[in-house]
Amino acid sequence: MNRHKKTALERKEREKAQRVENILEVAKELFITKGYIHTTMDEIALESGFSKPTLYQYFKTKDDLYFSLLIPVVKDIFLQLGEVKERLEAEQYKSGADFIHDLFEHYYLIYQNDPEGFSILQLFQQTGMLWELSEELRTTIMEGGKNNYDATRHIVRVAIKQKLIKKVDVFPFVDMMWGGLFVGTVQQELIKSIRKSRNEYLKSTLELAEKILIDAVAL
Amino acid sequence: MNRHKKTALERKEREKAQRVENILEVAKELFITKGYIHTTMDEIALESGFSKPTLYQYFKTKDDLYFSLLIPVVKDIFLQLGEVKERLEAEQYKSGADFIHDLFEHYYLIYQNDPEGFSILQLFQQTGMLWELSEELRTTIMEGGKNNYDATRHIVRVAIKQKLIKKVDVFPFVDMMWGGLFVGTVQQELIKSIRKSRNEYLKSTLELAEKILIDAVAL
Amino acid sequence: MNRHKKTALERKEREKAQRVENILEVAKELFITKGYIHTTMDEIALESGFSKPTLYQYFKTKDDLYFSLLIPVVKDIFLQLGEVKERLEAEQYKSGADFIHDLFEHYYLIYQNDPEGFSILQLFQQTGMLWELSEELRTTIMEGGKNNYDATRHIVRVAIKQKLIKKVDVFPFVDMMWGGLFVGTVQQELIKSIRKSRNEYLKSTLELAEKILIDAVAL
Amino acid sequence: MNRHKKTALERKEREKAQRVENILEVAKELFITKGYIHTTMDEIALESGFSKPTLYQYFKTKDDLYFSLLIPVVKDIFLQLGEVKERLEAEQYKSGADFIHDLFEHYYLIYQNDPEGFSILQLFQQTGMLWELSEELRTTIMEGGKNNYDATRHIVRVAIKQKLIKKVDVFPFVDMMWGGLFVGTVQQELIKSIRKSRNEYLKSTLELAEKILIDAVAL
DNA sequence: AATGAATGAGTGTTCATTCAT
DNA sequence: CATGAATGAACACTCATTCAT
Repeated sequence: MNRHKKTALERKEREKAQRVENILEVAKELFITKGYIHTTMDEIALESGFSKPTLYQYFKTKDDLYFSLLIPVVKDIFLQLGEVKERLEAEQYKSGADFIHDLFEHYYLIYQNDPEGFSILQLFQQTGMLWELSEELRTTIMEGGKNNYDATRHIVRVAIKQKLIKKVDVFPFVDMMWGGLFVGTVQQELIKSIRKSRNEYLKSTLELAEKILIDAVAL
Repeated sequence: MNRHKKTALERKEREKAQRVENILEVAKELFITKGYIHTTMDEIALESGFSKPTLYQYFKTKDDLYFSLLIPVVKDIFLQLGEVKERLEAEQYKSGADFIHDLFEHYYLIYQNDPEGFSILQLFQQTGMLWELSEELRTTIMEGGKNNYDATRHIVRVAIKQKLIKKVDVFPFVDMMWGGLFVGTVQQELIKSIRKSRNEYLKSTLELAEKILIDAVAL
Repeated sequence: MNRHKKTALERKEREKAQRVENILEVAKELFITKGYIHTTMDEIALESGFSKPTLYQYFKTKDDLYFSLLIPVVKDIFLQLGEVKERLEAEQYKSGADFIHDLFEHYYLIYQNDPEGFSILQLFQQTGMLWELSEELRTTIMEGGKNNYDATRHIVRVAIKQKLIKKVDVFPFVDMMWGGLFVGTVQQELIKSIRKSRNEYLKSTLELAEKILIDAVAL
Repeated sequence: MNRHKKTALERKEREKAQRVENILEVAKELFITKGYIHTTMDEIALESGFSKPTLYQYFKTKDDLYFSLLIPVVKDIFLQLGEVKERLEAEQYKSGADFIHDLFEHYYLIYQNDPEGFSILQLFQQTGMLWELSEELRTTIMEGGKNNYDATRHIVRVAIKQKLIKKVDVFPFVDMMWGGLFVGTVQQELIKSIRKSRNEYLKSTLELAEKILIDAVAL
């Protein structure tokens, strides 16, 4: 392959990526404001400026499009947890409070990096019951979720070993910390702030959660 | 009005309530197993033994029928919180641990009395504005939600006054405790247990949450 | 049959007639404002304060109810024309102008005695094509219409014989005078006045029609 | 744009228009023979060889499809009146009789070019507000109706100025002439001829109406 | 006689998805 | 690659009408 062709190909790739990005952005907006059921492919096509068949070129089905929105979030969760894990393994945390604080900071980053995506992820989990997913998609999402749990558990185990926090039963502890304290709190605050432009209480509620946790388990 | 007529009227009322109960039961079963989208009014009619128009006599729309499932939950929340409030006002709690434990017990009862209804309630709170409900039903649910928060805040304030728990900022505290620790945890555990018949970890995760809370704020 | 029973029966008859009158009034209002298609039996029941089965006790079908509204008008047309006929046969008209004027006065009375009924009669004739009538009903209405035409033709023939008006071909003449000049004009003015409370131009337009006719055929 | 593309676009337009034409033809046939109520969209789809969603691509609702049938009529009215106006302005009429005769001829053409459409137009004017039409269609029809009156009034005014007819009050005169003598007569004759294939008396009745008018107002 | 409750039989409309160009 | 046009398959919802009491 000569240089020209290569460049042309690259440009095409970039353009394609750009188009996909565009569609996803429009779709995200619509799914959040109108919900999965009430968002039609016609609308997405109209708003994105592409024709419906073009949409189907990039996304096999409506579900596919929807779940494509979740993937970046799932990846980011993995990334953020990876950072905590690295610091932990480098023994950079001075205290349990320090560790928990940093963990929550990274949790918060996940939300902040893509609040809408985060929201959709939760929405999916809450409304998963509303439809029948193809086995494949369900598995993908679930695996993603499982990985995050596994990673967090690993982190907690190491923290215990390093005597940063009390010895706890990691399974329920992680469920409670991630699913309850973090995700649950974010959800509630989001619900309450649907009407307001941005939630002002989220950060402080999360800080309270963090404090509670430190009081309870930090050594 | 003579005795006969009165009795006849009462019987009619009872029978009507019974019919509604029947329909709701069938609908719940279907909604849970097949999901909202894939459950049709035809099916509900068929399974419940009533004709479709009869369904529409009792429920204005499909949405209306769906969300009618959570009226008992809203009522139950009110009831359970009422009990805690009574005990608190009768100064029956010996310690903060005692109080928090009982509060969580009652929270758990709400879930246990109608796990599916509880789940649908959460869904509604996330997506409530999208559905076409009769104003009446919508108001009932909304009011219910608001009441729960108000009631819980009241309870926490009293508990603080009675020196059962530390002085905390009640708004974020209640958000975190109810929305995060309780609802959030339940949701996450439910998600993880979609495939399994019943969740075996929920209870222990909630117990951990309770313990954390006690460690952090009980006096 | 003794006197008491007779009286009781009479009262029942009266009450029944009253009820029927009530229903018809409500139905008339609804049919006019919403049209046949958009008026439901439920609405008529609700507005009249009777239950649907009671409606069906008095009127076999929705069509039946609708067409019951036309009968008084058809009868009135017959009556008014009868009066003109009598005067004519008593040779009470001094001139063609006198005759035509009186005929139009009686025409106008038909409308004025029951504007809504008149309107519905026309509406039926215009929208007859919208539905399939039972043979029976169609015949009834049509016969009524036919009688009126026959009567008017008879009148015109006599008027010609009395040299009140020019010799004209009675068939098209009556069609034009009744169907065109009178009914047609009323219709158009009604259409134009749907929004206004009452039509102010109707009378003057009809007077113009009358004048035209006098100029053209009165002797 | 090169010639090929242009031709392709033109062909597409033509084909689309053709499709719409096809659907309208089938629909008209059905609406006339079975009535509005008893004609279903399924039938129209079946008979026209298109699928139901395709129908809905061209016509927003059933009402929309129905009343689209009268667009040609509205256009034709405009055309016919335009011709009379032109001749009048070119002072081609020798006498009032000549003018009125020609006006009625053009009136009759409107009817003859599309008798069913004409009939539906009258129905619409009586019940227009009840139907769910696209704003566009509704405006087109309404405007059409208004234009006809305006145009006819203009014509009459010019005719008076040219001393072709007596000085009359144009508003009621036009109401009577168009709405009464013409439309009214046509309607009545149509009603009387529902059973017969074609109305044989219409033409002669209209000729009589024309004569009457000439006798009354021609100079 | 009157009615609360019930229903058979449609009907218009939608939407994700795919050809043909 | 992009799209205008088309559609199969459903589905929520309605309404005139009738039982059972």
